[in-house]
Amino acid sequence: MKRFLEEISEYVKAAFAEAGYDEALGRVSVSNRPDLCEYQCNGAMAGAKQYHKAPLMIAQDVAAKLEGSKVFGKVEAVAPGFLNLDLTNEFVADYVNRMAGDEKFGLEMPTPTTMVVDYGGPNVAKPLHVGHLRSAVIGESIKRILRYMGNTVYGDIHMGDWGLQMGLVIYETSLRMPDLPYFDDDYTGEYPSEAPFTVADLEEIYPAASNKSKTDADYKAHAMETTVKLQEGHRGYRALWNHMMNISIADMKRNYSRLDVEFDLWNGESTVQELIPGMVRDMKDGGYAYESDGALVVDVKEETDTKEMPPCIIIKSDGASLYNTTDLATIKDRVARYDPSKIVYLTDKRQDLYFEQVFRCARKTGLVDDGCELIHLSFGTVNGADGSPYKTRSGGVPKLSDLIDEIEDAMLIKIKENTAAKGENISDEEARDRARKVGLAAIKYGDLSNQASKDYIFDVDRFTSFEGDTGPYILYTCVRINSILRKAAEQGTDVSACRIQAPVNASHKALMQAVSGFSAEITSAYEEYAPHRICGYIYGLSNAFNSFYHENHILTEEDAQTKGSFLALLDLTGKILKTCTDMLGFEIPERM
RNA sequence: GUGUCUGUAGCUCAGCUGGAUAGAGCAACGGCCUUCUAAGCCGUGGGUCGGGGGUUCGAAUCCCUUCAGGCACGCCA
Repeated sequence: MKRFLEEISEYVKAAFAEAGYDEALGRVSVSNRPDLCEYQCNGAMAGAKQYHKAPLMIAQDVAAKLEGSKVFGKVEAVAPGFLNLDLTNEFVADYVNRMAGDEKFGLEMPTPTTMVVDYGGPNVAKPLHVGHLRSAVIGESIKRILRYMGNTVYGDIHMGDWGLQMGLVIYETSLRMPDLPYFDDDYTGEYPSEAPFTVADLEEIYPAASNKSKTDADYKAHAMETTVKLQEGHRGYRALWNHMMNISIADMKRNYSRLDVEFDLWNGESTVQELIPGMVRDMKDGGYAYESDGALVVDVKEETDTKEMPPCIIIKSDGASLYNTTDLATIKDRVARYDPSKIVYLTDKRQDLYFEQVFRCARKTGLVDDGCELIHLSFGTVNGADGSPYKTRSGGVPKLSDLIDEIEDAMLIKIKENTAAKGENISDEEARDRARKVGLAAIKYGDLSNQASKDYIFDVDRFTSFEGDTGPYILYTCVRINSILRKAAEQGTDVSACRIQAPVNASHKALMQAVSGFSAEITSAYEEYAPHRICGYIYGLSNAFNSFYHENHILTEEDAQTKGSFLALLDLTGKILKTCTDMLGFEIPERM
């Protein structure tokens, strides 16, 4: 089914054509002067020059052709050449009814393909922190949006598990516990099944090692050497590495599940290490890679570049692979396994140049062909109230789990206050469950409602105040709708048998019109990889519903047909909100 | 230095391929709970869209320039 505005535009386009003008001028948009009309067409002004005619006259010609239309209740040509349009109640109701009868609410689906979304990107042996929030939240939403559009999508966490940080932790451990068998090169027996450290240990070991390496060149050299040995397959280091992986992954799963983020693939840099030698050989043989200052690099400059474009380093001068190497090998791996039409990366925007290099290198060396689009979606920083990167009170980098705790705790207090005020008696368990769901909506909506590419301010007070344009407001609206539908069912009304009738008043019509925007908004969210479009849409939809709710008493409506019509519209609104919140990545509680 | 992103109300943000009087939320002020959840609804006040040029019938939106801030710029990820 066509998008709402497209369908309306067709009638206006036909009128333009009938009046002797280019039908392309007939594009209709939502009015930006709701006091004057519901929809508008500006084509007459755009066509004035082309036809050497006053825009108002063109608009009048077109308006005349639309007289008596079943679609438009009002058609006005207004100076300097606007075409102001109101729709008939019947047309709006008919469209919304057709939406209700369609599984995807009339969405036009693209030809499905396979895609990979690379997000999360946590580093093994390092705790998840604020910086990992956006990649997880935005990536999860993008993945769900791509999926809703019918594509097969693999979400890959892409762990940082093969770089210098692994060498740092291993080397530091060797200094602290030199007697462990992992460091005895003559050891040939089985290694212990128990790890010599815990998550908490790792969280202390890594920063300690990292700090030492920054001030102690000799220490850093050893850590780098350890990294190379690990990558070359040192038996003891690999065993220790396995321990780190197991411990870290368990911890990551705990954290991501709190965010309702689920990965299909738990791959990392190490997953593709076996592909590296062959890939590097191919790059050399193909004449792409050459030695420069001891490192192996591929030039990625292009004629049209106006900026400096450093080469892509494939192998460091010490022989170790690095981020670039594994990312390129990962592309090769994904193409071989999934043959995706797109690989979408979510990282912060400081990596813009880096990904441009990698993508160019992948194309130039033939790792991907034109059938696979490489997309880097970069996002801004999470800032504190002062506008600089979010910090803990003591100035450290906040852990992701602390951040979630903070929101959930604040939400729990609020939930308890509210239920107490309403005289509702709920168990502690129930309160926690609601706090978790509402808190998650607060965090995710707070993030996703901003344009991803911009920095945003993570303001706990604002997010937990949940008034206005917030996740909790959206949830509240959903809960209201569900509550009414539940009561209607208890009264014995079969909503599925009800049909949406022509609107009976302004707020009723406005709600239908808000509903009708679904396809257009979801389509642009999909094409632009823009979850914030969905947020904007459901905020407007929620406002329209709440206005309607206040002006119409649904359950006590006496006219049975009108009541059924109200309920059917509520049902559709609720389903759309559910679909959208699913795409954003949070769920709706029963009550709140 | 080069490149890149950002600059819209006191604060946090929208503004779709240029269109009429630039919109929300928070904060401020004023109304609305005997009825489906007041985490709501209705209303008031608040902006030379960083500055300056240009293109256009028409610019927050496109082009140029300038100011301010962020970030990146070969062996970290």
